[in-house]
Amino acid sequence: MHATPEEAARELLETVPIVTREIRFEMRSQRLAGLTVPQFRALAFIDRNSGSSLLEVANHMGLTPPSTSRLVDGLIARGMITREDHPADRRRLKLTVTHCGQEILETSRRSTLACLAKRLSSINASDRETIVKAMKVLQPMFTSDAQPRKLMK
Amino acid sequence: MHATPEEAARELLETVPIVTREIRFEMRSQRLAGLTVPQFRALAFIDRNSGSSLLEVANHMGLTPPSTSRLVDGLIARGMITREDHPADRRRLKLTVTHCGQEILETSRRSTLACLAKRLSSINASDRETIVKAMKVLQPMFTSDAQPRKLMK
DNA sequence: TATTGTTATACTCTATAACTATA
DNA sequence: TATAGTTATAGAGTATAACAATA
Repeated sequence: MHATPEEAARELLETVPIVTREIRFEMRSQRLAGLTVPQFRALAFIDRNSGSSLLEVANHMGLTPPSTSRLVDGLIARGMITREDHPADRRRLKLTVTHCGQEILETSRRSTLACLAKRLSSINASDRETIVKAMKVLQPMFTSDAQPRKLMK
Repeated sequence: MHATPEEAARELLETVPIVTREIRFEMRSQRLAGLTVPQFRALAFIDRNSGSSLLEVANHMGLTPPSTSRLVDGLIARGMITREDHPADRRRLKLTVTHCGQEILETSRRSTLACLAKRLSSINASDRETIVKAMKVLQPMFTSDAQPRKLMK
């Protein structure tokens, strides 16, 4: 069995957006928690990297600084993170997940995982293994610690 | 080798959003063509199902009718599809991809596939085969011909 | 009355351009 | 001057609620 790059590309392009929709919908549909995918990703990153600056978040997410600033505004407005000045360099921010933010993150993660796991329980373990393997191949291929990727018009 | 549903879910949740970002960025960065992922999907659907109604598009995409109406507005504004009344039932629309729309669709598809294929050419054929298999397992799992999925607040 | 679609409204995501504040 | 971040502005994605037109 072999697959050409073109064949694999076609399959990715057809399937990935569909799975994304499901993840997005499940995240948003949790009353109270209700995070969007970017909010979830930013919150998870700041949780793992407490005290991050705005640009660190932006680089991780592959977003521009203004987009990230907005995203962060939303998380602060909802009480999930705090924004302080960095003591050593007052230009930088020190972003921290609040207790409330951690709870929302955990709730959101658990219920999104549960939703996916439920779907995944309907197939056999070797197909699941195939999925796991595929994700492990894909992950590093698309994680170039995301350039801000300017669209330059 | 076996994988639990939870394990597979974690991998999906970690990797799928990253791949999505890449697809989205590549589509948008094509000057002129520059379709978003939903625009691309809608255009591709209408191309395959010429004369579709708005609700048929909405169901396929898993969107509400108003969201779909907006999406369609954008495609019409850019001359990629036409909107006519259905002769037999004047409530329904008859959506059709224009010649220009077909060209844009093809251009967009080709260059997005090329971008993905380029990345995928850096790994070996058996890893690509794993990806293809995984996508083929995932696709039907997440294609329930998408309910409009109301968020009901 | 049920079905098809649109308009009004509101958020979020995302970008570029122009700005402020600190180093 | 270079770096970190924000504000202004804009277009797309998406939803709910309320509506109009047709069957």
